[in-house]
This record gives sequence, structure tokens and C-alpha cells, in this order.
Amino acid sequence: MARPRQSLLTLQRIVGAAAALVDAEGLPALSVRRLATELGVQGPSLYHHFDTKAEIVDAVADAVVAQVDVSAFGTYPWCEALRRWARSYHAVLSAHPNIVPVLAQGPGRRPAALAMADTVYGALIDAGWSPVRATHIGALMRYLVTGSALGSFALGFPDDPRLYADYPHLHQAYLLAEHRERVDEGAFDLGLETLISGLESLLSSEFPNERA
Amino acid sequence: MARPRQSLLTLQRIVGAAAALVDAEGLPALSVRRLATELGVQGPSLYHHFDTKAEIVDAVADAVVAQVDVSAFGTYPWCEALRRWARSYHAVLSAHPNIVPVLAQGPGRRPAALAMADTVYGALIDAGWSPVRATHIGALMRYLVTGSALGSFALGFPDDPRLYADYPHLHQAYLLAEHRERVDEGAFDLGLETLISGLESLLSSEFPNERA
DNA sequence: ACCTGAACACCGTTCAAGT
DNA sequence: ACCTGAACACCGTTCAAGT
Repeated sequence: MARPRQSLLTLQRIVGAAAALVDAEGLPALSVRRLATELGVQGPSLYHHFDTKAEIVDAVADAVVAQVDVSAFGTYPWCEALRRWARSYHAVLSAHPNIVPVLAQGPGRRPAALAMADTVYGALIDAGWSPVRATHIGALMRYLVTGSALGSFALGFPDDPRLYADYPHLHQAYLLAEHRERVDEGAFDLGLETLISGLESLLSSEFPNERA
Repeated sequence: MARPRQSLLTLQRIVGAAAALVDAEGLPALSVRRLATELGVQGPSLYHHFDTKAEIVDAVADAVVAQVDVSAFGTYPWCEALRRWARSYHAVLSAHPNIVPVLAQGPGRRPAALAMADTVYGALIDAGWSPVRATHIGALMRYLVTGSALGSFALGFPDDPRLYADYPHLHQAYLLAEHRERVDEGAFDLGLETLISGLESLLSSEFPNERA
């Protein structure tokens, strides 16, 4: 067939299949031909729905960011809202680690990422932070969340005891992979709680009369 | 010529050319054929010196990590040493941002990265941290440094004012790129100093009799 | 031992040809 | 408007052939 009466492809179907492919087999597995095969069409067909492969990747990335829960900013004091947002952000990225290298580049022109940045920045300004500080805090949170989701610290150390023979303090490092979750979550928690309580005292020292 | 009396290629020359290519044009520009051209040989020649392209990439990454200064761990109290190491780490990665996605995956089997992890972990243990906490702190520092080097927060927001029309708090966001350095360095500094002073009080609260 | 050209199975993308 | 096959200029990698 050359042209079915109803289009074989929709943006939704393409992005959904692309997201599934990235989640299951990683970003390098997402090729135009492979994605087309998954959808039952030929590679060039996709170019009737997207201009470039980069647009497909961006759509996948934004669908992931759209899952982050920012609702806490309407209902909690800024400290608790920041904590809840960061935890949701972290949970979503941990569930889709293969797309994190794209998110780490910033919002670009992706609507969900821009909307999230807008909400967070607005809430920090409302809380009494200066524009410069609010920007720093937003950046810092992205550093922590993408940094932790991009590469599992624990999995960064191979499972092979012989590798660490020459490193006096790393003899147990081959066990890290086994404790992946506790290690990575513990480090993220430590970072998040340390940062939030540090920021809390910083704000109250800068503006002693501000409300919580 | 098929075989010159002295090898045309050395590991040093290959890794140096690869590093220059990555720095100048980014990781995607590093192809085997392109690198070979840069070195005045044909693509397949490189396979006499490396088994895979991934080995070349790893060698480039490790050469970058080798530039990080860990000497502070021998001469300063752990807090100041951690600060100086993190700043050096950050400076090196900021100078070679294109290779950061590789470093963010962890040390793997790269000797310089393993040596750095060994030094940092050992120093934290010596300072009185428990193995679990020392691991968390090491992870946390990698999150912050790679997260901040991977994607400039400022450059993540495109330079185009029209893009932000729909986002009430982002009307100035198009100016971020212009202030890239101040924004990114300010966020990193805020994060590093907040974390270090938070960790300092945490250690003294856990072990009130420990030396600095 | 080390470099080569030819080949294999891939890429992203373009485009004339079909309906 | 939307899907196709053929083509272009790329990939990483293998391998027999040269010296």
C-alpha cells in the first residue's frame, strides 16, 4: 500500500514506540529504521511526521519530564515543595535513565521542561529568593537530579574484585553494584536534605523577617 | 606504503588526536575514519592499536580525569581538601565538557578514575566517616560535578525571547546564555559550599570527639 | 607487526514515484 | 497527504592481501 485511508502513524504512536525502545534498549537503539520497523512502516515514512530524529528524541524527553509532579509548589512551604518536587523529578528520571543525557542539556524548546522551570522559578521568587539565587537553586537541583540519574554511582564500579587489587581503599568496591539502590538513593537523599537545610538557613539569614 | 620501518601510530598520538577532536567538535565528531584521517592513515589501521572505538573514548576520558588535582587530600583537613578537589574536578570538566557524558558513567576500568576514587574514599575514611557515608559523599560529589559540567544550566535556555512568551516567570530567561559563566559558576559554588558546611556539621554531630 | 582496500551491516536523510 | 524503494554519504568493524 502507498497511502491508507487513515494514516498509519500518529505522533502519539511514534513517540510512544520511541519511548518504549529507549527504555528497553537505550538511546543508541533508537534509530529511524528500527523505530519504523517497530511501527510496521519503512524508515522514510517517519519524516512525514517529524523533520529530524532529534525532534523525536525531544518528544520522548518531554513526555518523561511531563510526568514530574510539581503540584507541591501550590500547597507546601517552599522548602517542603522543593523537597517533594526534587524527589518526584528523581523518581521519574530513575525510571527512565536512558533519556537523561537529553534532559541534562536543559529545557531547550521542550514545553513540559519549560513549564517545570517556570513553576519552580516562580515559586522560589515568591518565597523571597532573589532572581539570581532562584536561578542558582534551580540549576543546583538539576545538577543533583540529572547527575544522580545519569550514571548510577554504584554501577560505575565493575563487579570484578581483581580490578581493585592495586587500589588500597577500594577492595570492597566490587560489592557496590550489589547494593546499587541503597548506595544511589542514600547519596541522593544525603545531598537533597543537606542542600535544603542549608538553603533554609541561608534564606532566613538573608531575610530574617520572611515567612516560611 | 604498507609497513613503515617505524610505526606511524602510537597510543599517545591516537589519544591526543582523539582528545583534540572531541574538544573541538564534540563526541559525535569522533569517528574512526575521521580520527584516522586526522592522523594520516586509513580507518582500519587504528584497530592494530585498539580493539574497539570505546577503548579510544575511555582513554580520552581517563586522560582528562588524570588532570584533576587530588593533592589537597594529603595536606589539608578533609573539608578543605574536599573543596579543593571538587573545584579542580569541576574546572577540568568545564574545560572538556564534551567528554563528560563518558565520565558520568563512573570510573569503569579507567586507571586514573579508579585512582581518584581511591584517594577520595581513603581520605574520607581517615577523616572519620563510615564506609557508607564516605561512599555517599563520593557519589554526591560526582553528581554535582558531572551534573554541572554535563549541561550548562544557562545554555539550556535558548537565546530567543519569543520562546518564553507563554511562561509568566521566564521572561528574562533568554538572557541566561549571556550570563552563562556567572550563572553556572554561582550555582556550583552555592551547591559545593552548602554541601560542605552541611557535611561538616553532620560529621561533628555524629562523632563529637573527632579531629578536624 | 602494521597499514591497506574492499566488504558487511548499519546510520540519518532526501527524493522521485506511487496512490 | 502519506507511504515506498532507491540512493547518498556516512558509521564500526572484519579480513585477506600486501610488505
